[in-house]
Amino acid sequence: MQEKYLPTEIEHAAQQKWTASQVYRARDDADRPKYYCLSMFPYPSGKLHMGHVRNYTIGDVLARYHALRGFNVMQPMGWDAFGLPAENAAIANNVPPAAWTYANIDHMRTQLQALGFAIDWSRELATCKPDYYRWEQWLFTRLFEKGVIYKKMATVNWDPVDQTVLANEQVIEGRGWRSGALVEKRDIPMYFFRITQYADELLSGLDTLPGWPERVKTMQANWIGKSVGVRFAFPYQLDGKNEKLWVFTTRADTIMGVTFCAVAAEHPLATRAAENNPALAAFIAECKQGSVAEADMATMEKKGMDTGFKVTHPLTGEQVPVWVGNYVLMSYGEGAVMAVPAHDERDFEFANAHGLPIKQVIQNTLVHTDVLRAQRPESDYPELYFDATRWKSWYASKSRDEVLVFNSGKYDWMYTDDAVDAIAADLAALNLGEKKTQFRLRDWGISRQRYWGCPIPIIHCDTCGDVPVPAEQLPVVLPEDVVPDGAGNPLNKRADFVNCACPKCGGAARRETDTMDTFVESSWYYARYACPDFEGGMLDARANQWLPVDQYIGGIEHAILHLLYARFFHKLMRDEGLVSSDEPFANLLTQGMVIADTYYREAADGKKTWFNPADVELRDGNAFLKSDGQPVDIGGTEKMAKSKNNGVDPQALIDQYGADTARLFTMFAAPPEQSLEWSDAGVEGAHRFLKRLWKLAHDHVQGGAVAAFAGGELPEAAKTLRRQLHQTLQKVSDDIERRKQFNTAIAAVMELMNALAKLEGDDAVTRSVRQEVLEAAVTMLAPIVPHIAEALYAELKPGATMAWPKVDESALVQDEIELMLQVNGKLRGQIRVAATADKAAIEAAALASEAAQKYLEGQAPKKVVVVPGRLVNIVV
RNA sequence: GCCGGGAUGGCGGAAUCGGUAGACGCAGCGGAUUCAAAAUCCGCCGCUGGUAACAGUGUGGGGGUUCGAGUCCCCCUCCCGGCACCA
Repeated sequence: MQEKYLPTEIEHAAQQKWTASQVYRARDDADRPKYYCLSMFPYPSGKLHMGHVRNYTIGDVLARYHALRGFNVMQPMGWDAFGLPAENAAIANNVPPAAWTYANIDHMRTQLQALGFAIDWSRELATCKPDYYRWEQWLFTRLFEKGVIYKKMATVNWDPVDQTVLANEQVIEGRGWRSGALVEKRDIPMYFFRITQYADELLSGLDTLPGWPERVKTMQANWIGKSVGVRFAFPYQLDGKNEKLWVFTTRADTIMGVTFCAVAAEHPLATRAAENNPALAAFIAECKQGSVAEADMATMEKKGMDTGFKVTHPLTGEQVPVWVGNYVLMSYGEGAVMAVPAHDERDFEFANAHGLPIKQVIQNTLVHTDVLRAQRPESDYPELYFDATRWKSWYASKSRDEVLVFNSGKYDWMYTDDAVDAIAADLAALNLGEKKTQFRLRDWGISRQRYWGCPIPIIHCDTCGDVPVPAEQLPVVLPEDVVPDGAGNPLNKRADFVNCACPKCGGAARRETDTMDTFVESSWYYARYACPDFEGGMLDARANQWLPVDQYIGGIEHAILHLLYARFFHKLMRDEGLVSSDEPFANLLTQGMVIADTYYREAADGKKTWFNPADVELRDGNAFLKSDGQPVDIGGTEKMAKSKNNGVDPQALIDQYGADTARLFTMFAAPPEQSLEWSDAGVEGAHRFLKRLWKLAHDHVQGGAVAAFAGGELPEAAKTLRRQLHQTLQKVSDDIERRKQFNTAIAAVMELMNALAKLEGDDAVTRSVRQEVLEAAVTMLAPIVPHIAEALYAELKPGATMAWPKVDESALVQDEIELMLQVNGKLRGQIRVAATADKAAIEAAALASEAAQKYLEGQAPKKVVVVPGRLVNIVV
């Protein structure tokens, strides 16, 4: 056995062995239980980043652990290959996105292989290949014919200089990233998936996913945002015709407190009002500037302007003014809201800003009669009384059964829920409204005015309209020799792509040049891995054999969009008869972000240049660029991303220390679900541990062959070590399988190795215990550091196959245990008692102890709390 | 702004069901080995006071529940993720 740990050599050898024997090939025909372990596939951005290493190591640990436990494991890998960065690279380097993407895939595949992941490479797929996206196009045409996909107008960011649609990411402080022009909102036709039709099922389905983190399910539930409310109308007359302004509210109980209505700038009523009102037209134009991102909309200053129109309150008959408000979203509900400034924070701010009346219609139950008011005068109980200046503290602290409706005529002194029902019934009787379930979730717009994406399989014919491409004409192949220039979609300039014959009438027609949102590709790839070679359709029977995915692993940043779309797509495929399950992912692990410091310099025009942490030097809390020694500004600690140039290249780590050290360090530095703040320190420690492990095994193997301990009496030290081994085995199994917390599993094995190094003696029985400990420790570490484990196991037990060790219950038995002794909750000492001692015996031992005598000072204890196996607390 | 999460020594983190706060590792300090260094090995290591034994104090801040709170409840601060065209 080699005395020194040489990672490069053993990693090479191990990887060659695994490749030659195809051990990681998932068998479609195995009779062992299946375990489908899937990590979110990477976008081929160029090279692996730390987030990839973390993600795929977590997946690999779980895959390898289950393989050692006897499962038929499938761990596939592929490429989420369409997307915006390829176009940006194309513009910057004058290379076609296709060529750039394929080169990146080749490089990153090599990097993944160097990390020694137990991946079944025979199932590799790339979403930009026609044999993948043709089935996406096929499903699109099916869904289009079913009406699940439809076309409507939608608002996008428009760059008036570059004459192009911008992604939200390309809008920086309201301006186009390349042109610097003020961005405008523009309405264009787009295709939509009717995801709202599945809103209820997507919500209730969350309850069938015990293997998902609560926080992800909460986020999805809030995103879907089911609310029961009332949709009703304010009637009005315009141009001699009777019209209705529809609104939706979850707080119909406050309807008598309405003092105005607010509509979105895009609302038809606003447009109509602006016709004869230049000031209003200018205001609406101003509202249409800026990005469409909700975060921008929500944080901007609340502005509004009176339209001059009045509508009629449906229950009081009062005239209510209609305002345009930039905080009202056209895309949510009706694009119009009733405003109750007394009981809604945004309405309250708006009313104060524009001098609109505020009418209180909710009263606290504790002061709602004269008698109760007398008992709790406002001077002593200000918090119970409504006051516009402390609106928030009064209202926010109330739950629905603490308040009553008042100032509201016939609805006075009703509880709010009863008032909603009564008001809804009265509005229904007037034919002006009804109870309605509303979702925050909007239909999924998938049209992108981009080149590097999956072509939407629609042909536009002047005679026949929008015609889906017939199945036999699929795929609509995207030409791969295109170099975009940043001004619009280059497909529009490709006559050979655009011009075609209408499949229905045969006449001259135009092909759709929009491509699909890349989230569409990533919504079904997990199913295609089961049958990547199937040419007869989207999926075959193997999909049901492998699905659902047993363990899905990916970044927390995908908690809502990707995971919701994938769940939605699974239901679409189910309803097409392609899969039989309802949910795609049985268990989900959302790894935290890998974050790092950001550094930048700001130019005079406000443009920021970002510098990589590797190129920056820190001195006394200030940062300097290594190349010129000049200071740079320190930004926040953020998710490693190209846009902030704060990624740390894992390749250097692998080159210097080997893949096992990189894997060990990423698993040891933080628990998977927490964000991992990158620092170079600590890598050395992980490497040191592997060297120590190697040396321990080496020194033992040098002593000659020995069989693992198989029973009998042991000296005390060996017996204690053996107990620790089996405790460790229990803990590591639990940490990996149930807790999915690998840092503590590693720590436990480190402790075991520290204890092993202290075990003395070279007699046969001690050596047999050492053999048992080493074999088990190497196996426990194998999922995390597979290369060194492979090499050491071959030395320890030549020719044998690794399998997860079994816990020896008899090794765990202990005669005496130690309990903590507290007096009044403060730790004052320890006592030793027999493991079998009952409460009375423990209490007696505690009271008799020296520490208890000292702190009791002769007083009789009031109470003694005994927590079995843990502690005794004497209360004086 | 809204939704979700987080904050524990100089640093990363541990404490799994309300029961020994700081496991394991990094950095640091002391020692052994060495001509010397690296590597390795042994020991110390929250803070304050004390030679020490020990005492007090300590989990972002404020309050509460409990025999007992890092953990549960209420309020607040800061940081991170998402917000529908980054992936």
